Amino acid sequence: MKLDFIPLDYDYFDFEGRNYARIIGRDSKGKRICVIDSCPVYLWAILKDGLKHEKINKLIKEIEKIELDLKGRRTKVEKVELHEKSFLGKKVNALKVFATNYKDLHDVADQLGFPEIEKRRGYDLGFITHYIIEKKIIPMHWYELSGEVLNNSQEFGGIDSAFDVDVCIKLESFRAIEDKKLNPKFLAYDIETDEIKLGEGEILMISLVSDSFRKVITWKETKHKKPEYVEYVKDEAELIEKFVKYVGDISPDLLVGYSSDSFDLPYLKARAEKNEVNLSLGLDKSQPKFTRGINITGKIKGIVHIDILKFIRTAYSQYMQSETLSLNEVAKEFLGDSKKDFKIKHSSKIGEGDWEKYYEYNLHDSILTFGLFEKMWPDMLEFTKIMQEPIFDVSRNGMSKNVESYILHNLEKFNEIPEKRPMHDEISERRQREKYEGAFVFEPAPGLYEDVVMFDFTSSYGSVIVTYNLSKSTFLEKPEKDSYNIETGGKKLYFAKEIGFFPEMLKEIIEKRKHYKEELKHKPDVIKKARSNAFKLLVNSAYGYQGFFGARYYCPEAAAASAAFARKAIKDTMEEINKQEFKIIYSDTDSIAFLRGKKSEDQILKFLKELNSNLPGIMELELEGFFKRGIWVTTRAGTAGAKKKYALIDKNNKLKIRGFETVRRDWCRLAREVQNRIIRQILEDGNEKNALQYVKEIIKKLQQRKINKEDLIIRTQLKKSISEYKAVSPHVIAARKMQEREIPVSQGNLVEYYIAETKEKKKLVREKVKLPDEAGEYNIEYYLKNQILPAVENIFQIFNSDVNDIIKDKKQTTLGDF
DNA sequence: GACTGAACTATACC
DNA sequence: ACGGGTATAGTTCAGTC
Repeated sequence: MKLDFIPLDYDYFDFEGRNYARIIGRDSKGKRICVIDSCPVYLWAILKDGLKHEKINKLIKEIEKIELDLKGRRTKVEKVELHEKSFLGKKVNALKVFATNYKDLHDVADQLGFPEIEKRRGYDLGFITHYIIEKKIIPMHWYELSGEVLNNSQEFGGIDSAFDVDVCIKLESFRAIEDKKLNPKFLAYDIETDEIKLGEGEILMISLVSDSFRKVITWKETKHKKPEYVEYVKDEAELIEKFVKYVGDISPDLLVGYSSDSFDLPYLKARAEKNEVNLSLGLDKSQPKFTRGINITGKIKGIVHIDILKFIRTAYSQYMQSETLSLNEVAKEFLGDSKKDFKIKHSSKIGEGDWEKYYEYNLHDSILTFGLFEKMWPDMLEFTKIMQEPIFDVSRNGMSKNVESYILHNLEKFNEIPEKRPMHDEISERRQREKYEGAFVFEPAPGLYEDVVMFDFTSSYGSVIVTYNLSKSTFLEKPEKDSYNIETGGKKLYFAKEIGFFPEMLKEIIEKRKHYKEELKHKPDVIKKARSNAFKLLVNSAYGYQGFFGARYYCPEAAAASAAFARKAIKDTMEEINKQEFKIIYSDTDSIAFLRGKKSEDQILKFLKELNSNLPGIMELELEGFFKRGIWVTTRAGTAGAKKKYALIDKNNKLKIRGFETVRRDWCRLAREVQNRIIRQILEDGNEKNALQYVKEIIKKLQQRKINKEDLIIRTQLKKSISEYKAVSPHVIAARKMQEREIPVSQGNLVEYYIAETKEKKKLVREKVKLPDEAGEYNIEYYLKNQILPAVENIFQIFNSDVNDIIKDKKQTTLGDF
């Protein structure tokens, strides 16, 4: 039988001691296909240099004798071949040791302690990754397959009949074909419960949303008119069973939740157990399986379970405006829609008339989740195609893991044997290493400036890695002819001239990124945009990867050299800019801000071109922007210019604010808004007069208690569990208060509080902390002295001292009132 | 008990 | 455990006078 096929989900099973990949996907008509396939299983034994043929042959004979009987399974070495390979860029002779079962490769490796063998590699990729590398059946690409249809056959123990698919075939041959359009079925879901703690309360309702389906299932009936999307069941057990039935009937390719790895799915599992019903969501009626540990993931056989929150965290969060990754904020930013307004209460406290609102709230959460998923699907698809790992993993992995996936799936072009994952001891050793010197930040001279130009290096660190060939395999202990070198941390680091596979891959990624970005300019579409973005993220993560303790290709020397070369590049460029007698205002890592002076914008662009013609390798400087005005302030402590804190305004009055309190979520809204307004005012006007007037009005309002309490709420994240804190800061007190009142609060939550007046004079801020709904009056002195004034003081300070005096007077008189 | 610098903590920049 | 280092700033804590 022949058919077109796109792989969506992968897993594997053992049959008669051997591993078989099971790939679930669709054909071009939309039928669900299950493909069973196998591949050779092997590891690499890298031989010592200069071994004689006879010795190698003798070794091969020895290795071929290895047989293991572990974990109730027989594995033996089935074949040994000698190959010329490359390992970390060096030519090596290596034995390809074939064995029966992938899971036993580690034990086989343990048996290879022969003196002739230098290293053992390639046994720790996981069978699925190994299979994809070996067979090149890559997720989300189209293939034409031919194979034998398994129809109630006893082959593989009747696996075809256990799986609810249209066709199950044993793969015989395949070829890659052109991409076709895929319309996978998505289904979003969301649950509402009585308790937040896993499994401790009852599940009240579950919503399901696809493009043509909207449903809320609940056992909480209301006497009011039932909305048509609501379906009643008799109890929680039936609710879970009904949910399973709907998922089975709709039979989506992807089941999507928001935070569902750690909440919805495990909650369902826990309640199913409690009610003694099966959460048989898998295509083979199996229940979801969860990984242990801090980072829980929930896997359903044959259906790809996606927790969209995780993908948002790795792929989008660094470019987002949202201050938290809550469904509400994220939906606002991406969809312009928000959660339904409904205050969740325990079901016993919900009034008869409120249930309808609760149903709607529950339904809308799934609508938002579905909307987000649709929006992010192109990115997820491109990520998966590029990293070549199953979408289940790619959608959850951090960028460092994604970089590694990309490397592992592209090693073959370099004939490279994969490096091993660091073991536990090695990781703790790496984590203890001393920090290396990082980026250079130029101390600005505080002031208000006109006509500011900003240049920056495109993918600075990525370009440096490629230009100077910085990687584990190119790092040299001693200098070689023409090797690249740089001094940092009192040591000179050398890197080979001949390009290594890591910089080479990165070079390709940068070129591809450029290519798609260019195409995007001429003919924009979502796929190109997604692809360009995925490559951009890969480039930006390559530097962090090499310095990351968990990396296979960990190389702190390469990371340190990357930072050192980047420092050199920015300083050299600054020197060139200085030579042209431009005044440099600021610089951080890969950007330089300077005054345009009397030169025109065209002349600046010409100058940029000139700078670029003299840059080494693929280093490239680009225009970040021309700005009408910009301000830099002093640090709070002294007169030195503050780094990482500035504001710019362009011709269209668009602001670019960095580091100021107004962009920090742990300051109250009033302070942030006041600061934002005075920054805008000053940058628009070119002076401080109007801004100062505005601040005076606000201070007056504050003193007259005319400010809304909501504008004074301070939000701080609980970064660890309450008991772990050594210092008891205000937000810890707020969290303790919440605990006392049995308001759920845990690590990672944003804690809200305000600072209130107290009867007696209290010294510590934490003694004045009150929760938002706790009765009390806001503490005028605190909000003046610790929020408003600190946010505006050093902005006015950059003007003449008269203004400064007014502020100081103001401060004294206002504070003197108490 | 007031003062002061160090330690702890959160968050931002690139 | 699930890129890196640089930087500001508030608040508490612990020691000194």
